[in-house]
Amino acid sequence: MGITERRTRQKEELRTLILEEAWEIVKAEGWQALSIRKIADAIEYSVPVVYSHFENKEAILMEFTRQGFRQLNKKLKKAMTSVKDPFQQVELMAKAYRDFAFRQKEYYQIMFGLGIPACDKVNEVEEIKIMSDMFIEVIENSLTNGTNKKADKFLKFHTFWSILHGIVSIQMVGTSGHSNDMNKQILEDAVSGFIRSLREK
Amino acid sequence: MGITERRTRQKEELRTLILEEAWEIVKAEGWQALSIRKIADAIEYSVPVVYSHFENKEAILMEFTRQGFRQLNKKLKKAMTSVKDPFQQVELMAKAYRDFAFRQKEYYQIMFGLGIPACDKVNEVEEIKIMSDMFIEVIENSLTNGTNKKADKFLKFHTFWSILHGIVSIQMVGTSGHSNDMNKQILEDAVSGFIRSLREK
DNA sequence: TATTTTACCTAACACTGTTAACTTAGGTTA
DNA sequence: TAACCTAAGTTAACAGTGTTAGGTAAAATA
Repeated sequence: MGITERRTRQKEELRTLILEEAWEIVKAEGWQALSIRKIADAIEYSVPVVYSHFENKEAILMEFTRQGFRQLNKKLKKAMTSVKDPFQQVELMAKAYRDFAFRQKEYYQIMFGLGIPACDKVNEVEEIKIMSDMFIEVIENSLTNGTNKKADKFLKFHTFWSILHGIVSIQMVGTSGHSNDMNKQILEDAVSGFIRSLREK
Repeated sequence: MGITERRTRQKEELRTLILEEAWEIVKAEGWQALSIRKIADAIEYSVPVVYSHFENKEAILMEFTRQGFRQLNKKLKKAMTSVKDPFQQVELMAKAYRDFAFRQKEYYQIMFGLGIPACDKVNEVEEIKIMSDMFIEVIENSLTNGTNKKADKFLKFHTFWSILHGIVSIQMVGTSGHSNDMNKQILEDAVSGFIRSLREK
């Protein structure tokens, strides 16, 4: 009875074809350009065929999210096993993480639902400059009050902002993750570390 | 000639009405539910009237982004002027930032294009657990190798992940912002601060 | 009063995700 | 072989989206 086996094999092949062609579209035109009709066109089948392999569009995106994390995990593992010192492991894994995010932008975007539209908002909204100026001012004052006088205030500002935004957005995406108390502790932990880096070198 | 003045005043009133009603929709149903037709319905005008006040939907979203930053800036300024010590200013501004993000979730989401769909992805994708486990392992090893033995490894992991994600996503949203070199420095700065917090208390 | 401007609406275009209903080809059974 | 059934694949629709062309009617100007 090789017939049913052939059929399930062909079904699987079509499933991977859908994902491959979808990925081609995303690479060429970005996530917002991905539509079921375009996928159907690319695989040379009608639209409902796509739905016979994936419940809905969300399921396709979810599949890419998973693929993304699998690839990221591979890179992290490689970084981790390349050295023995745990501090160095942390450092190399951080670099691997960043590396993955920028080499596989499309993956990282879908993994974290990152701003698909208007990607250069930060450069267009002048109100952001006001915020930056405020932060830079207090950071500058902190540096002159501490012993780390020659640190770059712009660098420190961006570090600070990144930390803040990271904490907020990770907590926002995974709402039910932890208690509100834990979330506040994470902020305090990160901020106290940052403030120390302002105070002393 | 009060006629043209009345007309421009009415135009402005309609503009703010559009924004108000749009905001009502967002608060009630979220960003993905906001459509021009719904806005037109709410203001009791036809669709093209909306377009006579805003070039396109993107322009409406941009207006909310600006509003968001203006409100955030107000809170930051308040935190900043409430104390004199610059280190304490940094700390209070961080808290004000987080506070704004969670009290005004809708604003923060549009300001940073934050994952509008599938908000609890983090909880559904099991691959994320694998990543967490790796990070937690090296963090645990780091803590036992250092002098900060009673630190919470879960807390430290979330702090670390938040820092990483913040750096990546801030840099991704504002692509043309800085040189690649500066971006790498930001990562190194933040990570070295974090590693120190693992090594010593 | 005639003309122009402005305000506004209807209706369309080109898309999107999703699904009901139909056809047709393949394999199974009598 | 003929009749049947199942599953693959189709067309065409529904309901929604952003956006805009073209027409109408009222109001302001000449």
